[in-house]
Amino acid sequence: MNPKTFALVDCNNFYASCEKLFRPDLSTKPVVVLSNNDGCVIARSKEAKALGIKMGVPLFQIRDLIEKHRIQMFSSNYALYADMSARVMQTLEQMAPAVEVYSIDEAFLDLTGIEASTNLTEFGQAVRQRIQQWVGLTVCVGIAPTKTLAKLANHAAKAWSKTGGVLDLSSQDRQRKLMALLPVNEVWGIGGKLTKRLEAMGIRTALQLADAPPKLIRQQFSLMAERTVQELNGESCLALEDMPATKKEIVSSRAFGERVTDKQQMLQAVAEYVHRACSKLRSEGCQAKQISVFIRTSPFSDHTKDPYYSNNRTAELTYPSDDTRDFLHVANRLLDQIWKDGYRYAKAGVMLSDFYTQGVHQQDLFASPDSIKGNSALMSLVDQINERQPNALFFGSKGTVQDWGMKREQLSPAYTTNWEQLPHAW
DNA sequence: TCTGGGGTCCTAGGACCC
DNA sequence: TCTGGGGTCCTAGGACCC
Repeated sequence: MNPKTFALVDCNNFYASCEKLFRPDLSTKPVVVLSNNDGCVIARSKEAKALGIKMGVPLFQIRDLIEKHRIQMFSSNYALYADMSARVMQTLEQMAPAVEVYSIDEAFLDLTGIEASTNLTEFGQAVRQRIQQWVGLTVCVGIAPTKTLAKLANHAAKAWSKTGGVLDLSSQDRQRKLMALLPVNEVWGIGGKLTKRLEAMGIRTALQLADAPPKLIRQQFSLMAERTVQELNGESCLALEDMPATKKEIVSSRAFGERVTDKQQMLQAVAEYVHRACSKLRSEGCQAKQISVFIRTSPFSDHTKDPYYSNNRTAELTYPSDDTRDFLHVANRLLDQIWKDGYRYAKAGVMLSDFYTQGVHQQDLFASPDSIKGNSALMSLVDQINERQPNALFFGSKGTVQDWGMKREQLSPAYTTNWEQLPHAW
C-alpha cells in the first residue's frame, strides 16, 4: 500500500485560549474554564496547568488554589467556542486538500503526496502562522504516516517547545525514539483500563506496544487494540473521514443546578431536554423512532445518607418523527415508569435513536395521512424563530421558572454571537 | 454543600431461525 | 440415559474519545 501522510492540528488550551482572546488583560494570567453548572474544570491555560490544576477536578476541591493565585474562572460558553472553531476549520480547509474535523479543537489533514513538492515541517509552520494571524489562536501540528502516529507527534509538539509547535514524524527512526519516551497511555485509543492490563503484561511504553505481536493483542484485547499496534508501526488502518458522519443518536442531558425532588420539576426538565434533542434532530434532517429517558441521583454522595437510584426506559414510536410533541408525550409516560419519590435527583436526560432520513421510511398501508406529512411546517417555524432568539418559543410543559437550571455564574459575554446575552435584541 | 456533556465502536450473549 | 450446529440479528454494557 502507498504510504500516506496525515497531520493532526490541535488548538492549544482551546477553551481557555478563546476566553483570553477577548480579555488581553489576562494574556499571561492563569485561566480555567468550568463545565456546565460550574462543576469542574474542563480547560486550563498554560499558567493554570503550571499551578498543578488537573483536568476534570471538581471546583470545590481547588477553591484555595483559585483564591491564592487569583485564577480567573469562566463558565463554559459553547456558542463562543463553536464560532472560534469554525474560523480555525475554515482556515485549514483553505490550506489542505482534505480536512476531517475531528473535534471542536482539532482536525486531521490528509497531506499524502505534498511532500514531493513541499517540506512538511514548513507546511506545518505555515498552518500555525496563518491560524495565529487570522484567528488569534495557537495550534500545534503533528505529521506522520498514520493518524495514531500523528496524534503522538502532536502530543510531542505540544510538550516540547523546541519543536516550535510542529513535529514531522515521517522517519521511522524518529517514530521509535519518540515512542520509547512516551508511556503507553499517551497512545490514542489506550485508556485507563487497557493501560492497567498492558502494564500487567510488562508493556509500559508506546514502543513496547508497537513491538507487541498484533495477533496477541487482538486475542488479549480487541480488534481496535490490534489496529492501534499496526498504526504505531506506520501501517495506516484509519482513513481520513472528510464527510461528516450521520449521527446515530442524539443525547440531551444536564446535571441540575440544585437537586430535584419534585416530580413536576422533573417533568419540566425532561420536557426541556426533549425540546433540545428534537431541535438537534431536525437540524440533522433526521427522524427518530426511539426515545429513552434516564434519571439519577448523584453517584458521588454518601449513599447511606443520600441513597442512590438510577433508571432508564426506552420506547418506540409507531412511526419515525421529528415532531417535539410526539416525543414529549412518550417521554412523560417513560418518566412515570421510572420516577420514584424520595430521592434527590442530580441529573436527567433524553436520548433519541433509530434514525431515518426524512421521507425514506416505508410507511405502512394504514398510516393516516397526518402521520405521514407530520407537522413539519409548524416545527420548522419554531426552529427558525428560536434560531433568531433562543427560547423565544417553547412548549408549555417545560415551564417558565426553572429552579433546576444550570449554574453559570462566570459566563463571559457572547463576543461573537450576541443573541444569548442581549435579552432585548429581538 | 459542591464532581460535565455528547458521542462512537466493539463484543459477548441471548433470541431466533433453519 | 443420551437432546446439534451454525448463522444472523439485536441489545446491553464496556471502553474509549474530546
